[in-house]
Amino acid sequence: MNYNIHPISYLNADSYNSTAQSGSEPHVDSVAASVSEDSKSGSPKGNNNNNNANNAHITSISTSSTTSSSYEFEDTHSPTNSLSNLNTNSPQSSFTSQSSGNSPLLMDKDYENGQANLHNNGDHHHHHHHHHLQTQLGVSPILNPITASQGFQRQQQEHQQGVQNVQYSFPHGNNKSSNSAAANPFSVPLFNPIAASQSHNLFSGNHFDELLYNNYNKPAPQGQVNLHNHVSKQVDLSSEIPIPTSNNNNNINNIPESAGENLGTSPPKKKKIYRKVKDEDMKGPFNCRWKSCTAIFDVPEDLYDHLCNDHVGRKSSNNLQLTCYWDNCLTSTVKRDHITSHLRVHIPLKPFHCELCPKLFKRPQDLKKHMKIHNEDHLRNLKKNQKKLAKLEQQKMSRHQQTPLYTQPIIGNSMAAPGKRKLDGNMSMISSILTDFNFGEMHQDTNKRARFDGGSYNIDMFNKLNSTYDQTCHQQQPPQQQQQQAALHNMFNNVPQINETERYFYNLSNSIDNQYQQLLDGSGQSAQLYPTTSQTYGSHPLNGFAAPVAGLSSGSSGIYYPPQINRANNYAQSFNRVSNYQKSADKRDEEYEEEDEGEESYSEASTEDFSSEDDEEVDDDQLAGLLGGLSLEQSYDVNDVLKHKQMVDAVLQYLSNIKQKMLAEEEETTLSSSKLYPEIAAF
DNA sequence: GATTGCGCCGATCTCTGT
DNA sequence: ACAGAGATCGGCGCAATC
Repeated sequence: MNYNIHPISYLNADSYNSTAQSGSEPHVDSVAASVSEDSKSGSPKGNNNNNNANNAHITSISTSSTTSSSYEFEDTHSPTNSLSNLNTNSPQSSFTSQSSGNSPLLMDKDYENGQANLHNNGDHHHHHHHHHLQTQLGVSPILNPITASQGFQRQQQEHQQGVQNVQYSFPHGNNKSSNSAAANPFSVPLFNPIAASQSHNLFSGNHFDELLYNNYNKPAPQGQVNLHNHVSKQVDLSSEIPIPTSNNNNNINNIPESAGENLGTSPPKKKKIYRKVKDEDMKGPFNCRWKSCTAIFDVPEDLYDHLCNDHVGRKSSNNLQLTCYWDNCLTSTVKRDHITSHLRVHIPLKPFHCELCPKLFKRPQDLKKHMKIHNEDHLRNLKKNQKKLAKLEQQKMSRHQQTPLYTQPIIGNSMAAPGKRKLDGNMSMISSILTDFNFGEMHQDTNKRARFDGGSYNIDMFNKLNSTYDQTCHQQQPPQQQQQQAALHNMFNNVPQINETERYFYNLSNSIDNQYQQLLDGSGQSAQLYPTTSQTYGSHPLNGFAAPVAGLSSGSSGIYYPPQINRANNYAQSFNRVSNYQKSADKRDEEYEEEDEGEESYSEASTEDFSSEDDEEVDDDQLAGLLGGLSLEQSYDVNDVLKHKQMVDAVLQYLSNIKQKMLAEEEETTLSSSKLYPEIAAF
């Protein structure tokens, strides 16, 4: 088992600090890169592998800075350029069989030395795109490194002080019999000032310390260069392997492998180093750091394709390379998919996106394992919600059997004993709801209700109800009950008016029920709570990298984000405050735990939740935390939904009562009339 | 039918963050 | 200490080839 993870190999090359001095870097010689599983195992099929090394050569690497180089691409969009085309069911294959992507920023400095054969004539998998690269030199060396370098092996042949030239040979791809320079005698001189400079820096200073740190305990691959071997049957062992200096052997991790052996002691177990991919790591360009490869890509997907196709290769192409040469990682595996999986260590590529939270993952297994977290959370929340639902049902039963619902407290002092709450809280709430929803003047201006038409429980309704609730709770001087009663009675003049209002709130009540049930089901359908309006969808918290979602196709932008809303933004913008349902999921879980432990009734818990919020503004960190912790199932408080259900039901109950009262009055009038009439008739 | 290459996937180990 | 994430490795199935 090899856990040699280069700590900085996660980073893009831009993160390196150049500590190299032009005259101090160790000599870089050649490496025969062709070591395959076959050659190691002695398989007959491995015989051809030596050709790779012999065919390729790198004359030199230029360390001169050509920072003025400018790159201009012709459009080379390929299927994999669009993340939407990633086969997320088979990410590996998607990366390895659909490659070509954007043109890497390869610059041909010495293009007259050889013209790249830009057409892949052997690889049926991919690379049929022409990548045109224009440099300021006025010549457009056309090079698709993925195509041209298919199966390429490189060997540095000479080292010149100051300026080095890079030259690649590109044997053809999959054709086993043509895997030779003689059969494919083209070579492409390349120059990438950035990559060259970085490669230059790889072997100096602190970076070298880290290289040793991560590799001292790594067994050298067979036929490959051991850090401290200087003889190989294939390789000039000084090649690309940094020569340790006396200055960088201080760290125990720099102890060479041979040191422990010589002492007869087992070397200390090397420690894995993990580094999370940060936002800055997602910024291109992305340099290939495989040996002295100079390819640069603007998206990590293409870099991964490049690594899998050009450097790892395939056995069927006689160019399989199971040792990782990314920054001399030298991690060796026994299977191709293992090395390709390992390569993700070096690339800030997380194409697997959780649909329930903003998290991204490198491997499908990682996502799958992560999903268990949501399932467990769901089960835990389901259990809690079921308890709440049972309480709610119990309350509903008691309401229907005992007292009119509108007398049940919706708001009030949660510390007050049940049954002792003031009714003016409910009446005030009912009045506020009907007023805020403009039902009092619905016959005058129905346009004001347009936004909430149909009684659908959507994000607008969600916010509206919260707003109404808050306004009612924060009324400095709640109107007297008699005044509210009078206002309410004046709101409706006839039964049809009440019926229309009833229909509206009846639909709303059912809509809330449906949404709530979906919440309990945990089927992810809770997204329906927030319809797909332009207002309700905020920017993705991980802006800057388009992550496809497994199993979902992308839109025209090639970017799919799960139906999440930026609740913090929306609500803060709408109501200029932050409510507690914007808290992170973790905090919310804690609150649930506390609620479960306590003996509070549902209504008490829910009302207190909303009564105790403050008006402080959310800062950036808080907002970032909120965004990072939001998920469909956890981002909003189910208590809000239940509270809204209570509010609406209270309105319905009130409407039912006043309608019955109104009907009773009419009936009384009718009866009295009918009574009067027969009496008259009796005359 | 046997072999081989390849990729998917689960198990497991290791490390990080709280 | 624990949960979650990152990384590695072996088993298995499928397709192509012999």
